[in-house]
Amino acid sequence: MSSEDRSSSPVLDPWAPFLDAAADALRAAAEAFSLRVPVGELRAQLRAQDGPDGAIAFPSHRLAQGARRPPNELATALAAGVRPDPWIRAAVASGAYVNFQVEPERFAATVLDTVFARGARYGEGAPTPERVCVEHTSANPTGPFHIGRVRNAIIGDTLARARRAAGRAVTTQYYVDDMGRQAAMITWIWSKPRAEWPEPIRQAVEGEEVPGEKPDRHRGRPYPAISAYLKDHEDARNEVAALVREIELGHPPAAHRELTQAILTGMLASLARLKISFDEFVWESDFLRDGSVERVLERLHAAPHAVREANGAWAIDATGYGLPKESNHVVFQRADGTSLYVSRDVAYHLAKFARFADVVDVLGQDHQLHARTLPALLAEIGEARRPAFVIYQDITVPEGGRMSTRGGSAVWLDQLLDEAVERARREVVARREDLATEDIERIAESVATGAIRYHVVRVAPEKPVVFRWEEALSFEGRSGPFLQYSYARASSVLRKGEADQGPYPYEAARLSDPEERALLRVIAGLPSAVEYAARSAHVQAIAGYAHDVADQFNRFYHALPVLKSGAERPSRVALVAATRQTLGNALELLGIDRLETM
RNA sequence: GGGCGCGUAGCCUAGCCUGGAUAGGGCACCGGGUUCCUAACCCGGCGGUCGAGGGUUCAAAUCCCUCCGCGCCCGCCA
Repeated sequence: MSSEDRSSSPVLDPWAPFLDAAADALRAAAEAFSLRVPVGELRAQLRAQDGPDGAIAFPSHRLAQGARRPPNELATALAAGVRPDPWIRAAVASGAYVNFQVEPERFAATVLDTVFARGARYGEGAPTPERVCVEHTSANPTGPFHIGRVRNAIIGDTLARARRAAGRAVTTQYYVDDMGRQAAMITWIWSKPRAEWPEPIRQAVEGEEVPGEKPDRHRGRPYPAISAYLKDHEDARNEVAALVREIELGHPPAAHRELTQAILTGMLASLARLKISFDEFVWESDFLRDGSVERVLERLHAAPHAVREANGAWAIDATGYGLPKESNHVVFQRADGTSLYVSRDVAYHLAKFARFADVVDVLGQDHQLHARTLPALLAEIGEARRPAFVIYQDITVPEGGRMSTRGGSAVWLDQLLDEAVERARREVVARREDLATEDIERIAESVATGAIRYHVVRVAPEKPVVFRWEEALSFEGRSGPFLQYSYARASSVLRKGEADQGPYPYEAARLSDPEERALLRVIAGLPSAVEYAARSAHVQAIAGYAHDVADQFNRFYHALPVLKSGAERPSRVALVAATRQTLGNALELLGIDRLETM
């Protein structure tokens, strides 16, 4: 493709034509020295926005090695050999680097045209037919959602959004574990009339209950007391055990599903406040009911390393699958014939593989051994496909240790949200006494949830996180509200300039200030940020990118007038509109509300 | 004991996949900025050589090895 053929309008990534042009120019310049290097290779080494004043940088070291010439000398020679190009203003050697300065007017036009043409879809990649499944959250429905699990939900939801934007056909799934002993305990107690509840459990609950409280809170209340009660009441233990067995055999009482569903509904209401929802819910017990667990067990019995134990239990000798030595004995079926979590999870994954080309599971680090055991069992039954895992570190409390419901260290998501809303409300009231009450409430809710989501995504999943209220609810600096504020500020400018709607005629030549050019470069980075986050699952990259946009917009805002400028006004208005669109799209990816005013 | 993850300024964090130009941000602290489009903002200053050591390389925060520290896991629980 020659440079002249490149058109600026239909691109998805504004940097693309400039990178292509620079790669072409490099290849041509290199050929002058009889250096034949594939354009793709050169293009891969180019780094957009890495050079001085945001130039495209090319480190010539690698090429210099092939050419057996000093890098600095080669860079100088290459820069001198770059022919004039409509996309590239100049190629300047600087040490071992060749810096390609983009043609600024063409760059401004390409960026703005792309943003305006794509609108809400700016940042998205080309659609691919590949169907992918992102399973995340999947918290046991036994009580309120606590913030130890919110990291899973936010990482998973953001990853799903990023992959969707990158063009993949994403389906999110919540795996509902209705088969555990915990779930059975809840069903056990609520199946009895209140009058028949053991005294200690009734006492623990009564007096605490609030009329009309959420179902997850309500149904989950007896849980800690049941836990304590079972320790020294064998009869009750036996009742629960009998219930567990009924559930495992595939015929749970009707109340079981209803209770689980009710608690799940309450949990989902909390998540909905964070804009987190799911395409599908997969119930663990369904795999028992439809016979797929049975089929998995049969295949495992016939597996190459299956072993039957004296008492009738079945296991896989997983030696050779790279598991820790002590974990090589993987029991997949109990002596009484019932299945275990791993074998049911094999059934679940076979179901996923049947529908999706790509399967991702977001799991807490406490599941890391499971994440290595599951592939071993899949291999044993001859299944070649594997899920990809995104494993995040748990959120701990400052006193040390994980968040636990029993120890009282758990903070429920609802509590966190309520506290955040309260703080946000105070902030809004202090700044905006002109607003109506319902507007204050709406803004406070958005600020609160935005702060929490940002606080969690901004950190790489594999980093351990200590929960501190002051940090989680920060509204300044690198925070969700800072992004929302910047968006509101851009909105306000457009509103006052009566430019809420396009079109936005501009003159590229007018956007020549360093702050304007810097802003254009940042805006141009959204498509690659999306692609990177989707591919690598480093969702924190979106958070970092959104901050970069807001940050540079604020610098521009303080440095230059928009509405009060002269001939530059339409062009600057266009730049603000493009910023607002880009920042808005990034906020959408992060699940943070866009606020027109705050 | 074994396995996995983490270790960047007083605190939090990006960068590590795909090694490359003086390691980006934020909080806190100090000093400035509001007759001007939202000060949840902006400008300046202070502060790090990327846990320690070794190796590979023209080049290492980034790759490899060893060690130290912290977290998690090692159930016929999920």
